[in-house]
Amino acid sequence: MGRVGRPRDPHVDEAILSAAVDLLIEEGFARLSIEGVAARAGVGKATVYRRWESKTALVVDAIKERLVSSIEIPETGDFRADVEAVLTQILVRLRGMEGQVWRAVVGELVKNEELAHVFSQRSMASGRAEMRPRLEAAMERGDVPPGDVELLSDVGVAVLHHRALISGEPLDDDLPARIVNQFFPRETR
Amino acid sequence: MGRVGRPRDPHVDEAILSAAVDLLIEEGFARLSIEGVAARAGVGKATVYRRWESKTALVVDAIKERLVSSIEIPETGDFRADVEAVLTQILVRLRGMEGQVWRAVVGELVKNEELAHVFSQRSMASGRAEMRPRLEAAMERGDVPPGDVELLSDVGVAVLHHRALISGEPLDDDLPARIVNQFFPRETR
Amino acid sequence: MGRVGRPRDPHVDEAILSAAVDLLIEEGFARLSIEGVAARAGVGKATVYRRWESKTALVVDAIKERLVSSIEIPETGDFRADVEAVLTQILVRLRGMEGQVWRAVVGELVKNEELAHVFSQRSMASGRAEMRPRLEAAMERGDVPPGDVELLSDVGVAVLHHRALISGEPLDDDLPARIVNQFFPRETR
Amino acid sequence: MGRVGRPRDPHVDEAILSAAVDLLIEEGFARLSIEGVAARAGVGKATVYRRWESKTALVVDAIKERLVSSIEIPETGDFRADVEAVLTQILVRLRGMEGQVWRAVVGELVKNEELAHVFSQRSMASGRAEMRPRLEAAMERGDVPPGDVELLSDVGVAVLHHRALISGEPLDDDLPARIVNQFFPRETR
DNA sequence: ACATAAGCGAGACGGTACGTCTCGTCTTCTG
DNA sequence: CAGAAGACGAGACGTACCGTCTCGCTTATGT
Repeated sequence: MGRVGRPRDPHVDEAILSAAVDLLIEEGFARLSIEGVAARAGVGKATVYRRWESKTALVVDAIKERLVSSIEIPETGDFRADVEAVLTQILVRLRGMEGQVWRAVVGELVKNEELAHVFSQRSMASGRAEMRPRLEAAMERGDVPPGDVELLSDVGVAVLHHRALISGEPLDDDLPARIVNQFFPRETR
Repeated sequence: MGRVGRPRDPHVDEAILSAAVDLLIEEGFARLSIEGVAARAGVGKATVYRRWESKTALVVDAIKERLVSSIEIPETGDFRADVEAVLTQILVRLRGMEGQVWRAVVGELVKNEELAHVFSQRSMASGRAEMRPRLEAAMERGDVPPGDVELLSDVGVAVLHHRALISGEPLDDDLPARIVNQFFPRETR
Repeated sequence: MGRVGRPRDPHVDEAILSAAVDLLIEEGFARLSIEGVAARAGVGKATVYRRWESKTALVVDAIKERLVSSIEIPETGDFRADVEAVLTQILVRLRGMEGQVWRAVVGELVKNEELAHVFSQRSMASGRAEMRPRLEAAMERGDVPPGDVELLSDVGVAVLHHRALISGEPLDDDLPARIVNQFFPRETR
Repeated sequence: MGRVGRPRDPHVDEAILSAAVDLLIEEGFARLSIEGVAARAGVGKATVYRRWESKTALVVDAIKERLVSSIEIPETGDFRADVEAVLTQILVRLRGMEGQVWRAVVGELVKNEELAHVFSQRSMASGRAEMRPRLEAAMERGDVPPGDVELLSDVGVAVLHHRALISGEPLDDDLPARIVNQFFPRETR
């Protein structure tokens, strides 16, 4: 068979994603419209719909490309330090300029089951999946006490998100360290 | 001076809130419309807008009135059992039909700082405030090991919310028990 | 038997009519609302509805009281002069400040059969009824040539209204005189 | 350059105008709503507003397209017969089902000077312009007595409109003949 | 004199329609 | 044939008024 006709212009994907991120930051998720994204990107609406089937799908991709994937998971061999580093990166994002967007998106995650599902599969899960085996290894090495791996692999992120999004308690700089100390104590016995 | 004009009919508030909760459960937040709520309540749209300035405000009130305030905090003297009971109630709500609605509200909380504050003070915080002194007492008694009270008083709710709203992992029946066992272990040394 | 209860306050009628005329001039018929009239008059809506059953009825009364009844029909003995005087008064109103209102009302007359009927009965007809016998007398005296009395008793007003409201041709000062000369010529044979 | 984007569908204009005329006849001007027109035409409201900026503008166009332009001006050589024929056509329209609609438009004309101008130029004036030179010719030929051409070229229409729209007097079948006889008498001297 | 009953300002009520906005699809022309 | 432009059916948004209905007064009258 083979492709026929004009190939899709990759600059267009770029322009759409950038417009989406910009509007997400400026207007928030609720007030972002496909119409607005298309206009901002200098693109027809149909061109957007040709690539993403819904506002949700577009936003998920925009976030994934520009914000989530920017978190780096270090591997220093020191499990506790690695966890603290990851939590610090998340904390910075929840607190900083990108945090506004993050809030908007997570806020939407929460309302929108479909978005939550997709997002969780594509972005969150990857981080969790990477940390879990290291946690198990750390427990075996005796770096941290044994425990419920499933609970512990999420607890840090859970506490940060809960503070940022629900309880409204402050996100202090020392929070990652406190979390690590409380939930992954050095095995000193 | 005193009030003038016809007073607002409290039955109308009731009818609107009930219609909102019903539609929230049946249709979800996104597909709920003020138009639909008004029709369901047998009420004019203006009557809704006279009381709530937006869909968001209405839904938050509906939740607060009908769902959140129904959580009971037991006081059996057994701290670990009390925590598990509270977490179980929250879990049931997050999982049940009401959970859909809960998602909607928490999603809004995230965007609206003022709302988050009010909400957190009136419903979430009350639970936290009540549990914290008991946690401290339990630590002193040696029922649970000492630790970071601020982190520990939120960790259960944080984990439940994170699973329900963000990570999408299942809310199993044994989750409250696992949380208590992991984070508030019986002091067996 | 007799009336019981508080009697209606005549100042209220005044206030409502004045408010109605003012708003008619400022906003026109279409944009005049009972709500606005009541507010302007410092009166409850029910008080307006107690006196007039519709916007139409109120406006008809307002016009009748304040605008139409101000046309004077002179009786000098000179039929042609009398006609010219009446036409001049109408022309001035159609052209002047009150003309705006007049346009609005006649515009409404035209759309609103009920209003047209009432209005025609109450205000227009009276002028016509008064002029017709004089026209007949003038014909008998030979002041004007004989002709179709029914047509002739309306033709002047008809031409003025047609120019003002439909054809848009100018309402010149000499129009009443031209009308009289053309349709009621001095019997010079 | 040329037009871009999807062109407007002329069938849609047709459907909207037809729906407007139908509803105008069935419900009258006051009870006609854009919402109703759109529904009847099987069209979104925005599609109506894309073409006409108000109910008024739509109705005027509907009338112009469907009713006004349908008047034929005959040319038999007999001036008096031609005038009577035109007046009869107008009378039929003012009296028939279309007359309701006619009232609606003329009512709007009256308020909207710009509209009145356009309307008068495009539809009314064309008739007047065509009849005036014939009137002058007829006067020269001695078919009708000399007189004020400007007044006489409008007087028939003026009388019909006045009866139909303002005074409410009946529009009898013999009215055109009576008008011709009174205002354009056969020159028998 | 004082209950009775209507008038009154205020404004809530169930509705209808407004004119605007965005959705996701569709059609046309241009490159 | 992709892409931009934008028309399209659909339907919710929040506003403005409609005409009716309470409220808590205020004002006469008629017993």
